[in-house]
Amino acid sequence: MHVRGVTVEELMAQRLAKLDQLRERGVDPYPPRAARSHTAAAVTAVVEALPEGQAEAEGLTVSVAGRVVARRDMGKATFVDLLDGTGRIQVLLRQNQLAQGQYEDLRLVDLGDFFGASGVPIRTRTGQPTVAATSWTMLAKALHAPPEKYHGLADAELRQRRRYLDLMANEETRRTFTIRSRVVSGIRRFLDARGFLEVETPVLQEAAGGAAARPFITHYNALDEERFLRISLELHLKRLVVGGFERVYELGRIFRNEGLGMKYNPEFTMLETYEAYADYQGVARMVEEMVSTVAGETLGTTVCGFRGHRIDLAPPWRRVTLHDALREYAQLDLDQFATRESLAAELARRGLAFPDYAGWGKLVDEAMSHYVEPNLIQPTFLLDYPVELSPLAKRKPGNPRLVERFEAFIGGFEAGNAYTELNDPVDQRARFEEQLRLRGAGDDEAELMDEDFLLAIEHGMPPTGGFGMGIDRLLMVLTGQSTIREVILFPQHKSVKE
RNA sequence: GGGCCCGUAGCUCAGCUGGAUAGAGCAGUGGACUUUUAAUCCAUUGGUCCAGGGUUCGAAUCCCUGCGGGCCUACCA
Repeated sequence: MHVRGVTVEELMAQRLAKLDQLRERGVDPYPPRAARSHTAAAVTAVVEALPEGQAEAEGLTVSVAGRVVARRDMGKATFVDLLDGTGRIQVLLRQNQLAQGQYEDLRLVDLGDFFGASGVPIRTRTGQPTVAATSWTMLAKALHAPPEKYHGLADAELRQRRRYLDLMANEETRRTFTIRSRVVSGIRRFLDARGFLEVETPVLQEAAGGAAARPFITHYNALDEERFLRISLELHLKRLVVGGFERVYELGRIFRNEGLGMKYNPEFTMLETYEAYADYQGVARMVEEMVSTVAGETLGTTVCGFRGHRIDLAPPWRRVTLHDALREYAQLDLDQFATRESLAAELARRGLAFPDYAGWGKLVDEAMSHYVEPNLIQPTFLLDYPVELSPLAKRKPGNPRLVERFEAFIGGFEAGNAYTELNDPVDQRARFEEQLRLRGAGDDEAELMDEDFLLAIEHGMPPTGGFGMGIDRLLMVLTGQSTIREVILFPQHKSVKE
């Protein structure tokens, strides 16, 4: 961002001068209210409903309001395009249709101003729905010009830091965030209709658990204690299942102290659901139904274009075990590399890098990320993960090295994660202890022992299926945006230094 | 974190093998035009060429450092 040049101040001074001129004429440039009878869409509908050959909604007077986004001065007639929440509407102002002086005062109207006009809906010679104005009012004077009318605002940083400019200039941005809002409310409707209870749990926590990630740390002055911003919703939601809430969900912001990237923003919106008496297979059926239903409601289709791919979210989604996927995409048979040492040697032979502290499970994860994940373009449930990677998931009957877990992949990246929850408090304690051992070995993302959570499940937790999904990533697919920053209104940026 | 690229008017961009007063379109200002819609036409204002150093007779242009951004890449959803 640069220092304001002289010209910005000159442009602003011109607008301030117009402000004064309006006041001199007894006009309040910031009136407290505006009488709007019709939106842009409503006027368009009126005009389109006119019978063939009739160009004017005779006897009807409408009032519209919006931001001036274009202006075409024709001498004794001027066209002004207004943008409101429903779209654009054209206003035609003619000298002989306005009160004395009102036409001349249009010179005090600039692009970016909020402007109201009353008149008759007409169809122009070219068929454009238009309000033929008999009066106009200033609703709010803008002191800065809006972005360039044809190219709009292209600079990605400006678009994100000053999203209001992006929204006023780019229809695509308005569409993306409208979809975002509707997807979130659609998810709530879907879950509410299935008897889920929406709850809120603490953002400030004494220990941040439930996921493998570094937390943000903050200080609580009143107690003179450290607090951590949550990195997942899981451990509190399970406490509620212990308490007898059989179906709960939370849709909220979580925070991970990590880098920025195409798929990463340090704060993002997570959905987690917990359902007593369900297992991960039942959760998978719910997830594919939820995502396809919400896509259908918001987009009108389950088919999305994403990074050049055509993705169909309609169920059933493909199901494949992690073992089979590695055989398919990596020609790697985990049964032949059942020890940490043999698998490490094989991956090293293939040229994959991994940290020294990586156990067998972490190595499997590395292989999966490298060979399998990029290939999972169509929605896919990858099933049955190594127990080492899943300290909160229940073991698979008959195979204690695996847990009942899936990750959902769409468009080549992970969009969701679910498991049959571990409700055996003795096994859970042992898993936490193993995590502590990993932490000691250098894995600073390993889970911390959470005695309060253990105490909760020691009181008995029913068999439960749990699920988590990054809403932002889902929205990337649904809106066709290739970076997470384009689906977050105000993504994180380095601070601006003056 | 590593590699590559970018930063010029309020906005979108040219100019960059060093050469004199830095350009265009849009926006603004003045003028013509009563159905235009990226309106058109005539005239015109506007620049710490990201910042700071350096090389040079001369730097928007070359070099270094910093700041900001983009793409690729490694790790976290």
